[in-house]
Amino acid sequence: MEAVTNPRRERVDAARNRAKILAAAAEIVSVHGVEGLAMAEVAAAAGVGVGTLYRRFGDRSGLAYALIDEREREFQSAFIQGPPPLGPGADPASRIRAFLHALTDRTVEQLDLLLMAETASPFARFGGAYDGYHAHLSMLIGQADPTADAYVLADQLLAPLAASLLAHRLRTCGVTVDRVKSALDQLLPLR
Amino acid sequence: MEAVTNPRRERVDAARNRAKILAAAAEIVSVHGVEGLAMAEVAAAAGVGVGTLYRRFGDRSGLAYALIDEREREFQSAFIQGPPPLGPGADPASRIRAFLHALTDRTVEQLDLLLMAETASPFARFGGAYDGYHAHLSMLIGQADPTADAYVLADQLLAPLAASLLAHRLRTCGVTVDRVKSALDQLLPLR
DNA sequence: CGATAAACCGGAACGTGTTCCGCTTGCAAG
DNA sequence: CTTGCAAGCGGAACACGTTCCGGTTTATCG
Repeated sequence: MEAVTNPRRERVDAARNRAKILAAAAEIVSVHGVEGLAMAEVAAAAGVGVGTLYRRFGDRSGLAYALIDEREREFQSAFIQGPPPLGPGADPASRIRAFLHALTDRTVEQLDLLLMAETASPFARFGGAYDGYHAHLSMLIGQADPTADAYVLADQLLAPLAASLLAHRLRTCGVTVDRVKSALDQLLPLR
Repeated sequence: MEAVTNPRRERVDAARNRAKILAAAAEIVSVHGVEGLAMAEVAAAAGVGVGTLYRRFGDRSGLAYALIDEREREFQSAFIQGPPPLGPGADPASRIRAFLHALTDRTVEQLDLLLMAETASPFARFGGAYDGYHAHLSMLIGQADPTADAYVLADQLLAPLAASLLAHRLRTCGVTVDRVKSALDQLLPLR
């Protein structure tokens, strides 16, 4: 029998380059911050051409998302299959609250990268992690209140957690994370 | 007596150029859409150098805001001093609802320009029109419910009306404006 | 009216994200 | 091992926003 691995696997040189690029990008971010993350710089540091970056990651925000991805997976599995109140087991209202609080923390944690990714292409987040958040939250809303328009309501609860808004309030207006969270609670009449 | 006009008036050539630039920009947008609004194009069409655009409008998003500005003034005066329920006279809860609905319409109306301005510099809206919206809304919230954290709550009610989110839902997901508005109402337990 | 300073002007130059294309390499089939 | 070719590669070329600066125009004051 023929050894059927995945139909189309990434070539080994391609995989090696992806790793080199991600390592170089992470290094640059940790030293020079997100502003220092220029495509030509990353390419040079990784020892590849810029074309290679674009084939692998699409564009600048794609590279940022790849950098974010690892922690993203952890977060997703926490609210899908982790322990309550974030994961299954608690009542819907508690899970909604726990989810929004956790997402706030998670966004603040990688604020700079998210901000850059969001700015570079405002729709990138939709279709990426955003859709997962949205699906999860609208499911919970539907459980908590079957009469609500869960689909749009989920959008509107997620919107205040956009990186650009959080960055502005936290950094320019001196609002604390706890205050953001408790205001979020006031927005939640769902029971 | 000396004719004291404003201490520092715009020079006549500068005013003429501003008008030419705005006319050219409006023309370009109406023909080629917002994507066609390139700084060099506008400069050429207006018969000025690019440097002149930057002195007048700061950057690309500044030009977009100037294009938006006229309608913006109308809207601001409508909710500050116009007839109720948008203007003064109605109860706070009604004014909040009317304001959010009107802002939705107003955003949808110039969605492309707002989207561009927002994308070019995510903080531009803060400090521009956004602060006016925020001040107005947090005042109304304070009247409706003195125990609420009006400041942050106002942010969170404004966030779902970001141009990027509206554009995504309206254009990619087939959600209607009316549905957005009625979901907004579900978010308003304030009375 | 003439002089002076501040404001303004144009467009070349620059930085950075993105695309393009001819060459090379890994991989599998014969 | 040879061969065919899809996938990958590098970096020059390109697009476009932004900055810079030497020359010009406008407004004001004597």
